[in-house]
Amino acid sequence: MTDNSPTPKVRTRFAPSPTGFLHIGGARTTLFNWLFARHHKGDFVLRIEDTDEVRSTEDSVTAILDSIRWMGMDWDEGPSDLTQSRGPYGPYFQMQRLEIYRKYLDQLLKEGKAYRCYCSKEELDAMRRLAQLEKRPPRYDGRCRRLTDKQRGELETAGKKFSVRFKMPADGATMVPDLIRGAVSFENKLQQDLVIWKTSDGPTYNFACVVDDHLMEISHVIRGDEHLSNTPSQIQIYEALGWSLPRFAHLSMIMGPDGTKLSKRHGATSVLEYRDQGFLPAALRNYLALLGWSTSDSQQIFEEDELISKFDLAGCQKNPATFDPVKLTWMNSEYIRKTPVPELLEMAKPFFAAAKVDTAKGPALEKATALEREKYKLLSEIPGLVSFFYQDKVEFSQKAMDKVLRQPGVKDVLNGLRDDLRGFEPFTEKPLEDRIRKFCADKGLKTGQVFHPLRAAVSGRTDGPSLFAMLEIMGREKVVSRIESAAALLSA
RNA sequence: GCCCCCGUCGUCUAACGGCUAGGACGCGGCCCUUUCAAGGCCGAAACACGAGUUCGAUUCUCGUCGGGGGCACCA
Repeated sequence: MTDNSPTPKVRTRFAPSPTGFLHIGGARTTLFNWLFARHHKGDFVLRIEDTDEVRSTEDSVTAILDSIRWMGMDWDEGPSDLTQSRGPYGPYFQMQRLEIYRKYLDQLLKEGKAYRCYCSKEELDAMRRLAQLEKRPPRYDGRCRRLTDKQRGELETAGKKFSVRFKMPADGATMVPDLIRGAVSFENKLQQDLVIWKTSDGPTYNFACVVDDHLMEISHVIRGDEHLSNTPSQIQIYEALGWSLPRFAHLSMIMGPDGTKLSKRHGATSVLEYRDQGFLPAALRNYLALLGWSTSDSQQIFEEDELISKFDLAGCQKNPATFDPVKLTWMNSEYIRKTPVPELLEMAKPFFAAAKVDTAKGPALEKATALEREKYKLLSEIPGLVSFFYQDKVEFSQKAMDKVLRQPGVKDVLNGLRDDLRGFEPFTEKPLEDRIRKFCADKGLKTGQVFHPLRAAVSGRTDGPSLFAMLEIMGREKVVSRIESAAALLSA
């Protein structure tokens, strides 16, 4: 940490394994890496760690990239042959870099810093079980490290498959300098000779990760806390290869409401699910930024680009944070409120399509939507809250029916209003209010005795937008005919 | 079991030895108001515990307890 070498260009990366969707934790890691890179005018690279051939899927790659793009983040580079299919730049794929890893594997082997291990899966399992039984730590005992050339030759000629293990130092300790936690030290004798090359002929995570982070000139490795205990092993590999270390920053985890690692049990964890529920990307970004990071004044809402200008590692929290969907939802409503209506409608399009609201049959959608903007918490709620403008006949809520319309005298009020408004001009907010207040006064009614039935008659609801603005937007014809239908309904 | 990390209102957090421990979500009340929201004001709500160090500890040290993560030919 006390390093006097000139600070290199900031380059961060997000390196997901494509074995599922991008979840909230991964999204937060991506965000922090992205914010940090953008803040420092550096690069952010995406690297797909697809060396687990069994679990990696193309669908996961697509979902992860879609998620990152939806959240409004971008990445900077990738192999040119993927530029077309992945646009604007392709991420790196580790499976396309096998020759690179092989080169450094050979170097370690040649220098005697790694060795071939001929133990089979079964033998290793047996060793682990025995260790457990004898209450020893379940570590590889290093038996293949001590093989003589003769023994090795015999195993080779017998065609025995092998993996490659890295020689961990037997004593001393490895210190992990961490920008968030300070120096964390691990005893070497507790580390085992980890496999860096699989029998199936490919690198393992800890090896490929080190090679790539070095070759890609990553300056800051910002990743989840679960990787902290991998770091001493990785540091040993850096040193064996003669490479200098990147800076490390391990982010605290994100917990579910019950205090355990956030997972499917806790509800929606995939970024795409939040999109589908009607959250705005900017709101999710803002909320996630505050999960483990804060400014010294505890600022909550950040303007466009303000997260980038204010983000720093120093504001990162050491202790884990609990994900709170309620606060996220509040933040989303804040963002909805400050989004211009045309933009809001653009974002809400898929939800209108799903709700099958025929917006041709009524007032301009923009006007209708603007009326209740302070009420929307999710984009998905918008169609349901404006739909009454567009229905052929009003759907009355139970409450509107029982608490308002089916009250004594309401029918007369509605009939009176119908007559009063039938030829009224101009049918705009202020004149309407004056006229209807006069109507109340003339009939000796309290405003509430008129306003509530009127609202229920034309909208079917007991809650809703400002009454007179709503009438104006709905238009005289529709208002009068709806009052009439409601009155008729009460006569029946 | 072993290793590592963490511990301020229910939740996200501010505080970098000295203030009535501040803000935000949520919750309660009041105001505004034709309803529902939004908005404004007010309120309840926290330094895990025990020893030290110090004139003084939420802050530094140690221990206890509690929570989390890691101990794969998965990443």
